[in-house]
This record gives sequence, C-alpha cells and structure tokens, in this order.
Amino acid sequence: MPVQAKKRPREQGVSKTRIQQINQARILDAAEEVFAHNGFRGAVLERIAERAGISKANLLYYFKSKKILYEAVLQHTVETWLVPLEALDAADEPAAAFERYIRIKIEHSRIHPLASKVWANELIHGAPHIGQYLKRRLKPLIDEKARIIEGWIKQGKMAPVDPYHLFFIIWAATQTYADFGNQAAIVKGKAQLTKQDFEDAADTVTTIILKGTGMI
Amino acid sequence: MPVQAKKRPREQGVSKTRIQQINQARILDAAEEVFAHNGFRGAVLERIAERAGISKANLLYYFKSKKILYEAVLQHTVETWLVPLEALDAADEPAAAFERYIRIKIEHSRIHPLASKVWANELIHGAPHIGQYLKRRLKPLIDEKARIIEGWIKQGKMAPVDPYHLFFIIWAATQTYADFGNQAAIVKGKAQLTKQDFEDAADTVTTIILKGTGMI
DNA sequence: CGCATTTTTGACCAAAAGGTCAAAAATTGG
DNA sequence: CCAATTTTTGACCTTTTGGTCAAAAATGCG
Repeated sequence: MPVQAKKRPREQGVSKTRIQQINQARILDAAEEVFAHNGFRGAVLERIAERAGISKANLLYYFKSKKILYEAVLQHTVETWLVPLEALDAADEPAAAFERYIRIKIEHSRIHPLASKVWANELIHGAPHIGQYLKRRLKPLIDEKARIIEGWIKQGKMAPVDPYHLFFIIWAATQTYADFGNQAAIVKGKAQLTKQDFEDAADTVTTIILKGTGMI
Repeated sequence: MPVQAKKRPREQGVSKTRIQQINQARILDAAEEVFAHNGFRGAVLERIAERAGISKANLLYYFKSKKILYEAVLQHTVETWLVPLEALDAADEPAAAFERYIRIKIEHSRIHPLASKVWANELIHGAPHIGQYLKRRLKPLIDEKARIIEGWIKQGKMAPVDPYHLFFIIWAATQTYADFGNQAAIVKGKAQLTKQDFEDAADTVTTIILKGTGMI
C-alpha cells in the first residue's frame, strides 16, 4: 500500500465533515478570545481547548501546532479587516464614501473587538507572522485606494491630504475603540463602553475627518 | 540582633548606590525593549538580563519578580505619557494648544516607540496591572482637561465636540505611528518610517484635527 | 452487522522559564 | 589592611506548557 498521509483532517481543500466544520469553528472562536486576551505567547492551548469544549489533544488533532492555529485566526481576522476597504469606489462622493467606511469600522470595533485586538497585538509585535502577507495583499490595495483619493483631490472634491496618513488616522481612530476600549471606558468612568458611546464616537470621528479634509 | 530586612537593594526610598542606579536603569531599558517586543508573558527574564549585561539571578536581585519589573516599566511609561497632557492650559488658544500637544505626542512616538508599545500592550489586554492607577490618576486629569475644552467651546473658540472622543482620536492618531508603525511602513513600502514620515504625519494630523474641530 | 475511517483523549515527554539559595566576588568604611 | 556590607552568579528546583502517541470511542458505510 502506498505511503500516504492518513489521519488528520483533510489536508487539501476537500470537503469537510460536519464534525470538522463545527469543531474547527469552535476552536477558532475560542482561540480568538484567548489570543486577544493574552497574546501569542500568553495564550495557553489547554485554555483554548477548554473554551472550545474539547481536549487539548483533540485540538492539536485539528490544528497541528499553536502557530498554525494562531495563523488561522489571523488569516480570518485580516480578511474581514480588508472587506470594507475594498468597497471604497472612485465613483462615490468622498464624503459619503468615508462616512460609510468610518461607521462600518467603528461598528466592527463594537461587534468584533476580539478580532481587532488579535490584529493589533500582531502588529505591535512587528507582524512577525503576517508581515509578508501584508506586503503582498494590503500594500497594493492601499496604493490603489490612495490613487482614488488623489483623483478626488484633483477634482477639488476634498482638500489636498496625504492619502496614506489619512488612512492611518482613520484606522487608528476607529480601531482604538476596540483595542483600547478599556482605557476609554475607564476615562469615561464606566465598566464598558455602551452602544451610545460607539454612536457618539462614530459621529465625532466622521465629523472631524470630513470637515478636517474639506469633504464637507 | 534584630530580625531585619537585609540584603536586597534599599526597600525604602532611601538613597541608591551608584551601582544600583546604573543597573536598575539598564535593566529598565532592557525590560522595556523585551516587553515591547514580546508582551508580558512572552518576555523572558534571561533575555532581559542578557540585554542588560548581567545574570538572571542578578536581575532578580534588583527586581524581585517579573511582575514587579514589568510594573516598574509601566509606571515609568505612564508618567511620561501624562506629561504633555498636563500642559494643556485654559489660558492657551485651542489651536496652538492642540497643535503643540499633537506634535509632542507624535515626536514621542518617534523617539520612544517602545514605551508606547508596552503601554498599548497593557491596554489591549485590559490593563490588568495598571487599571486601578488609571482610574485614580488618568480619569481625573482627563475630566479636568475636558472642562477646559468645554470652556473653549462655550467661548466659541472651537466647534462643539465631545472632549472625551476628541482625546481618544488624538491619542489614537498620534500613537498609531509608534504602535503600528510597522504596518504604516509596510503600506508605504519601506522597512521603517523616516523622520520625514513623522513630520508629514504631524502635519496631517494637526490639520485634520484643527480644521475638523473648527479651531482654524 | 462488521469493517474501515475518523474522532477523542489520557498518559507522557522534553523544553522553557520563573524563582531560590548558598557561596564567591567586589565594594566600602574605618 | 580588615571586617562588614553589597553585589554577582552558577547550580538547582518546580511549574508550566507545547507537542506526541497509542489506544479507545464514535461514526460511516456497504
């Protein structure tokens, strides 16, 4: 009989068992939470398995190593991170386009703070696991969107602003409500930010960015 | 002879030996770097000691535990973080005050990115070591500064903006160049941000904030 | 039902890492 | 120069934790 890779859930992109679907999704969810709260080194597989309701050995059956699991979480995170950005369209009016983008990002911070934290953590530590991917995927996308902004500027639809720095500021201002939501809550004297806080945040950020760049 | 605490560098705030001064400073520097790059759990004492040019046992002689060392680094970080904020004065013109604040914060991001990263890391993970301190020290300070901003708004010197969110946005936009400088560099297609990048950042952030809040 | 495949897990292992300790080395003060 | 104090460190201990493995349990299928 041929020496073949047996065991281990399907290596190739072949269809997944129902059990695999459920368990992998559960593990990914649990991992996101534990990685978000403790970082890569701080995350403990035993704890992730516990959260997912399975044994550590079983977890390792689905994801061969901690690193592989972490990268799976990151991958998922990045993809959802990029979605709203791709929607920026040259045919839009800049004010409407950016308002939408900002509101979606802040809503994302509210709904998925853990994903944002995992992402932030990876970046703070120098993007050791995903730097290459960013170069190949994020950079070209931003370059493309920067050109759209330059087009808007040329058409006099907004003030001349460095498109790259504009993105950095928007990312920072919107994600801060997920990554550093704790600090914001402390400063506001509450245990957690409320939905109202996020709405106020969206209003404030939107106004400052639109007015600050002459879109309105 | 009385049972006394001997050994261990002076417990009380008593004067420090020259050797203590040098070694503690070296350790703190090394620790800042290692904690910034690896987070609390990820940081390895052996590595910090190595960077400081001493043995691990000697490091433990100066700081009794990893936690105590980490908190010492955090303490130092927070204090420098608060300094520029305290300078915000009601007697200033808002435009000048905020421009100065923003430029100082971005310069700080450029010069001390490691301190910013340690800080960011602590906040992302929920400020487990320094949350209480923030409640007692940061919150009152921000409350005070928020009142100054409200005064400026009442005097018609700037548009009505939620002062808290304004701070969150400024912190985010300025610190992003330290915490996520890697991402910014990747997007800009370079290995590291240059001094020019930071100057452009300061200009862009300043313009957007001042125009966005009607200060200019 | 009975055999093959997939899933699950308890028992282990080895490496990493925080922390202790006693003794040596260096420094200081008289 | 000598004794007391401070500083430094190698050796060691213990706990934690990522990962392995063989065997059992569950599932799927003809």
